Amino acid sequence: MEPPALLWSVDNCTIARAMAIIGDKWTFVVLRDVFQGIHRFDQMRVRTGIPRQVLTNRLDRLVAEGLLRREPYREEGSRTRTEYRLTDKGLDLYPVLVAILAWGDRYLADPEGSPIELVHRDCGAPVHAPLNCTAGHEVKSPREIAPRPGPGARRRV
Amino acid sequence: MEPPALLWSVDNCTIARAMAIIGDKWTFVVLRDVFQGIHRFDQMRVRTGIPRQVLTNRLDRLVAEGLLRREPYREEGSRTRTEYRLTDKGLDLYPVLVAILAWGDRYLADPEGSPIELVHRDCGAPVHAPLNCTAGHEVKSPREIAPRPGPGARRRV
DNA sequence: TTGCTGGGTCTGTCAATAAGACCTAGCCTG
DNA sequence: CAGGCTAGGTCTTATTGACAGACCCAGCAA
Repeated sequence: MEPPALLWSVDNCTIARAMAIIGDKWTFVVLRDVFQGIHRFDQMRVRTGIPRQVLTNRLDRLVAEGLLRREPYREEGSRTRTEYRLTDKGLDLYPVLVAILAWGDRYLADPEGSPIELVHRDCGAPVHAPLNCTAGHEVKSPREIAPRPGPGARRRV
Repeated sequence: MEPPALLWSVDNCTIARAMAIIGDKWTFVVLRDVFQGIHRFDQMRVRTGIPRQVLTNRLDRLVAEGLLRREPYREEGSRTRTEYRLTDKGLDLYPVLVAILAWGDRYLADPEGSPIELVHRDCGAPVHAPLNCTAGHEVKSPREIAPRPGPGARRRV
């Protein structure tokens, strides 16, 4: 019983392409901070504990990939410096962050619970990213989901 | 204007802990295949192009972390071999995969579109993971979301 | 002119990845 | 019962990346 997936090429797989950009230990830790309003090199460094050089590399890559942009700022009595802000492409990673946080909270949190909660600014209720289908059904288990070839699918050679 | 996030410790951050497990270039590529019904070493290797040793390491780690389990199987005329199957902890990463796929499809797909679609097995409609809050509101933009300290939050020293 | 500060670079060490050859347990066939 | 086949791995070597810590540097203020 050959799995049908074996018939299809994966060389244009968007998951693999995404992981080439965001697939490392630190990127989401950086994004977590930026999403939380931390935009400056040294603040990130202190919070995350990332080695300077690695943080420099990550920020450079995130800027090169268009997830962050550099923005000059000038504080009273200091010279102009740069801070890092999310682009739309970066902001659109928020659902991924929410999903990772949900998983981490479930399996990796201390007994007291998660140190971070994400709430809807207006109503104060927690935010989640539940699976559902566009027909409006709630998807209770991943087993209800079937993968199938999309418009960009190519047969394997 | 100090960002309030700076007051809080991040040493028990569940995002960082999650990234220590799943934060690398290959893990989600492996999980993608397992979710698609590919459970055997060589099939994964051919599809993903991962170097053998790295695939061995990843599978070992995923088993050690309890996301996959080894299952012996026996095919007609062959000796017993092992295949890799998702545990509940691994299955629960599905929403993360869905979110990554959505982002990748939006920003990284070829012009023809994504090679993979995930559909609801019963109704055939595409599956997504939209953000919403537990009060039932749809969250249209990440800007509507505010982070706040959770039950496990600790002040920085 | 000296010092402070944020955002870096330089250097050296060690761990992870990549590529490719080699190994091994058991089943089958000659 | 020798030899080949196969899935699921090791072994070796070269290259890249992570890490730690020292150092640098522009410009504002005292």
